[in-house]
Amino acid sequence: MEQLSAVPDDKRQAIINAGMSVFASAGYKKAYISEIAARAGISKALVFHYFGNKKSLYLSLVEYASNLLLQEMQAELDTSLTDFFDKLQDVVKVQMSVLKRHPSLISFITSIYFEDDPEIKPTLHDAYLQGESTRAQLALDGSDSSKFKTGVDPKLVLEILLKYTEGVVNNRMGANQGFEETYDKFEQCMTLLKNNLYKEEYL
Amino acid sequence: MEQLSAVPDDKRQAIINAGMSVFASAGYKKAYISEIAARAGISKALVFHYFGNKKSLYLSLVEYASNLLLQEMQAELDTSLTDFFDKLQDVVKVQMSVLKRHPSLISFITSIYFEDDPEIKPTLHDAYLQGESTRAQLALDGSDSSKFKTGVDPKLVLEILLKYTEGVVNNRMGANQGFEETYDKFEQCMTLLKNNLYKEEYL
DNA sequence: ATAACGTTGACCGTAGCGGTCAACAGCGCA
DNA sequence: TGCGCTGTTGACCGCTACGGTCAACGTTAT
Repeated sequence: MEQLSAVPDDKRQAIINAGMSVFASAGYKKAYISEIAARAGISKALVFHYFGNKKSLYLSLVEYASNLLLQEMQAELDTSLTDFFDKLQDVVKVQMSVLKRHPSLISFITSIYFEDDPEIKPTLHDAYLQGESTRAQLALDGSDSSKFKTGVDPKLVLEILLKYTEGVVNNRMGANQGFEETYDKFEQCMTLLKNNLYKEEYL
Repeated sequence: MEQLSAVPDDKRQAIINAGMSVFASAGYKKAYISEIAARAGISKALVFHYFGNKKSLYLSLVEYASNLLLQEMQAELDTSLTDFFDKLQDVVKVQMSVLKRHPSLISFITSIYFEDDPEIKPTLHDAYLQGESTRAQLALDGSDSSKFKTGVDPKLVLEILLKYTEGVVNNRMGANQGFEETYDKFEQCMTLLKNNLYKEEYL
């Protein structure tokens, strides 16, 4: 009565989430299956039942995460935007939406890049290792920088906001505040910059 | 010929640096003495010779780090500054100077706060656990916000620059670029904001 | 009843952890 | 030249706890 039998897929998903989280923060070698199982609320044996062994679990997560991020981004990004701030806001909004639904996706993908364990590094296709560093282009490509006041370097503004979001993402492990607050604050910062860095005629 | 005998203190310092770095990124339990020794370029046995055991090494590092940060900050900070940006710039400059000489000091101190291993958490005086969160006050206390344009919230500006520096610090493990470049870019960002957020009469 | 499935606790072999210690290199001193 | 002394290490030890296995259990459907 306590609880009806959970569909296996629930457990699978729990393993995936816990796995990404643990692998991301500990690296391949120091990420223990027992830890993943505990965080997923299941037994260690079940992890092996679903994913065979540790290496295969890791590689499954790599593929899963890569596909997921790609498809989420493509599905949600609004490609019709041209304004610098509008584009950047869109990117961050989507990113935070992804972060909300898959809290450790991004940090896991980032961690893949730094992984150098001899057991899995050779089998990591380089294909997975690019993908990143596109955020900058995403925001800049095709956006017109003519709206900025003279003397304002758009690249510098981008730098500020990019580093800002980095600080936010990295700091979310502390879980000090909710997504809404965080995003609200980001929006405030952006409008502040927009109001003061754009020429008057574009406000 | 190869190399003259290094003064013991060199080795001690190497252990301290390696220790802070490894403890910071792995946490107490998963930080292995062998790893610390390897990164310090010495044998595992020497670590025990100098610091007794793992727990005592960790606690030594905690005390060392706390004292060092405090004294470096107090020694270098220019308390005569009053302007918002001047103060903030001073804080960041000192912080980066510390970061340069002790690359893992700050991340180690941060990590202490999150440590919850039952073996050492109880022995961690709460005294060490505050100390942080002072950066914000450091920059705001006693600085006049009257120079800002109306409608510009100084707290928001601080938020931007704080998150920015957070991103910088966290991202330095990638070691993409040197300190000078990083600091230069930070200065550029600050002057950009200052030029556009201050009333004209204060430029 | 029973077969099939999802799930687990107990177990195994072993890598590698914290910690110890005899021994060694190099240097000053006689 | 010999002789300690200091700084340093490789080899070693006991034991934890890791990755991985498996028989058995509870449920559910038939």
